[in-house]
Order: sequence, then C-alpha cells, then structure tokens
Amino acid sequence: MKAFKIPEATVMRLSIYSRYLHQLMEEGEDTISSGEIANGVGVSSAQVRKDLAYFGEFGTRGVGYKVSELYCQLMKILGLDHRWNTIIVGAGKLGSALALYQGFSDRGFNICAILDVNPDIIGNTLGELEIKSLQELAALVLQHEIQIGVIAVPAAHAQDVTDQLLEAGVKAILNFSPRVLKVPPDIVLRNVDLSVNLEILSFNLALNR
Amino acid sequence: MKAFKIPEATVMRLSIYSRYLHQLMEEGEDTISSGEIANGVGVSSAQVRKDLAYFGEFGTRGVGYKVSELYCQLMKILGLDHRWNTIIVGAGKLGSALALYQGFSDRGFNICAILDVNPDIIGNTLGELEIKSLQELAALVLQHEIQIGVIAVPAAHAQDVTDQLLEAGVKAILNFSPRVLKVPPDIVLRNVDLSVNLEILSFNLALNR
DNA sequence: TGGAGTTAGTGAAAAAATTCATTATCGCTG
DNA sequence: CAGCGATAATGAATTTTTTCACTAACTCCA
Repeated sequence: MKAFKIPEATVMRLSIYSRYLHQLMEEGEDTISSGEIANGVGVSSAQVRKDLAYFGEFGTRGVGYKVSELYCQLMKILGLDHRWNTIIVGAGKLGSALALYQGFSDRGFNICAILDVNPDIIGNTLGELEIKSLQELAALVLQHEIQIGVIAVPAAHAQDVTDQLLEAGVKAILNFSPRVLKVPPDIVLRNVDLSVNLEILSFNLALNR
Repeated sequence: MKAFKIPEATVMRLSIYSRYLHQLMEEGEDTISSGEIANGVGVSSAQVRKDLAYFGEFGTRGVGYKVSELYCQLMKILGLDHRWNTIIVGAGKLGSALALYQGFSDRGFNICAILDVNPDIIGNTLGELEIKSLQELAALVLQHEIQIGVIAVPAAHAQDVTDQLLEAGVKAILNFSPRVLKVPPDIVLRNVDLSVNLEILSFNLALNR
C-alpha cells in the first residue's frame, strides 16, 4: 500500500493525463514534455510534474516523457492494468445508459450484471446483458467475483441496496443516487451527482446576471 | 455579481445541502442546526457554517436554521429560483439517458431539445422530446432561448459541437465527452467524465492490494 | 429577570494544494 | 568532449481550503 495520501484531485488528473496519452499514442507521438501535456489537458506544467512525483520518476531531463511508457505507468498506478468486475443496480434510464456505455468497458470495467426490482423489465436485455432480479444480487456478486457496485436506484432505496452489496462482499461503490450513503471506512465510496454538476453551472451563470 | 471567488467545493456542498434540506422539508422538519446538516451530508459543522458565511447570515444563534427559509436562500444562491433552458447534443446512450432523467427537470432544468447526426434516429421520440437534426441547432437555441448546452457526443466531435453551441449563443457547457474543450473565458464550462469516477475508485481499490 | 445551555458567526491557526524558482541531467552540436 | 538549450525533479514560497476555538446571541426555565 502506498504510504502517503494522494489528493483526489491528483488522481483525477492522472486519469485525464492517461486518456490524453492514449490519444497521443494513436496519433503516433513518441515523446512529450510536461508542458505539452499541461497544454493538452488545461493545467500547469508544474502541476503535471508534481502529480507524477507522488509516484516516482518517469521522465528524462532535457527530453520529456516517453508516451507509451508513461501511459503504462499511469494505467498501473490507476489500477487499470487488469479488469474490474462490476454490477449495476437499477435498470432505469441511468442504469441502462451506464450498462450500455462503451466507455466503461474500454477502460477495463466489465459490466457483469444489471439488476432491478421491476418485474416488467426483468428479463429484458440491454446489449449483451439480461436484466436480473435484485434477489439474485448476492449470488451474482459471488459468481462473477464482483468488486465494484454501481448504484442507479432512486434515493429512497440507495442505502438498502448499498448494504446488500457490501453484505455480498463488494469493496467499492459508485453512487449515482442523490443520497449520502453510510459505509464502513474500509469501503471505497464515490458519489456522482449529475444534477450537482448542472447546479454548479447554474451558480456560475447566475453570478453574471 | 458577487465580488469574491467562491470555491467550487463550496458550491458543490451548497447543492448537496439544498437537497438535504428539501428532504427535511418533506419530513416536516422545521429547524435544523449546522451540526445536524453536517451529520446528514457527511461534513463538519464548521464547514457548513463557513460555506454559508460566504453569502450572509441565515441562522439564529442558539437555535439553528429555519429549514424552508435556508432552502429558499440556497436555491436563490444556486440560481435555481428560476428555470434554465437546456439543449442536449448527442442522442446516443448517454444523451438519451440524460434527456429522460427526471432529476434535471426536478431541479429546474428544462430539456428543450435533443439533437443527433444519425438519420436513423432523427425523428424518434424520447419521452416528450423528438430527436432533431444537428443542423437545427442554431435555430433551436434561438427559439427556446437556451442558456445551457450538454455535450454527449463522441470525443472527436465534442469541440466542433461546442463551437456551434457558443456561436448560437449558449453561455454554459456541460461536457460529458472525455475531451478537454477550449472555450472563451466568459463561458461557463464543466466537465463530467464518467470513467474518471470509476478510475478513482479503481485507484483506491488498487491501493489496498 | 437572570442564569444555563445551545448554536451561529468569525478571526486565527493549521493543513493542504498549487505555483514558483532553482538544480540536476540529458541530448545535441561544433 | 565542452558548452548550450531543453526539461524533469524538487524544495521553498504562496495561495487556498479546512479546522479550531472563541464570541455573540438566542431560548428556555426557574
């Protein structure tokens, strides 16, 4: 385990750098400087170097970074050098979209199952996946060795579903419901609140009126 | 215009407080202390008071805050005391889900239109909305007096669509594509990268292995 | 009406994150 | 192979954000 705490903002930027590097690889770039990365993703070059410095030395002074090498290092740091098994709970608008979203699979997240309580949609298929009953949660988590649970249910049921996921052995939760979840300290929790993002936009728009 | 810069983290928390207050109103609560809000949303009470202090004095010492009153104040601060007209560009998985997502409308965002380039889906309906051609972008923005554009197109087209939106007069962009967009300084831009969130989860999972 | 108990507001201290500026290396050129 | 230009690494300074701790003000109760 890494000894020191890494700022979340740093991790977020590493993820962005890695995607930018991927793009550069496709464009056939061989080496790149911190300044160019900075420019490409909209931060300062010092920021790029500082972020990388948490994890080691990856570049060559006077030259820059080897694109493919830095990319691999970042993927390893981000834990994306292997795939994660994921379950989505809630097959409404959002859950369905997430299940079908290509981006997750592209970055190493296998969507192994999607669940719902609504009998009308259980059995329907979303791409390759069949919507299963919530009652199968524990069995599916076990069967697919699932590490990550995605919450896409209404706020009122979010905590209940979370408890079931943790009970079944899931180690991380990505919560799309607008509800603060209580989880033990060793569980990794991340909240994505779509309307919060629109509201930050709204706040900034309202400032200049 | 507010004179001083407000940390984005503060704005995000205000949005979360406001939703928690809404929940409390439905539960019939009348007054609440900073400590209880803090507990409900998982921050410290000092944090709650400091966040509010940027905008004025809303509580009564020795008592707390009047739930409904604080809620209204926050909604005003967040610019949610009136509705915003919004257009979604891209009617793929993500764009469709966003268009159908009830949460946006609940919080004051009218989805006025959704566009795509794919002739196979133009004309299809999503709930109340008909998918229109991208060519109608400028006309629709004008017609509906749209202030906010949501980008849900593949990365390769994100900048182009952004330019078209700004050209048409949109003042804020919510970008769901994994691409860094260039916009003039007076435009409000916010990026939501769904896989970044999963990757931060992955990073934290990978730490403890 | 006064004292005890709460709790908002707030300046100061601490912690965290970012930026700056210096140093150390590298590759290249003559 | 020495010197120059470029750029990563990094410690220091700065800025930003959070936490702490104190003060002010309200309610309730005797």
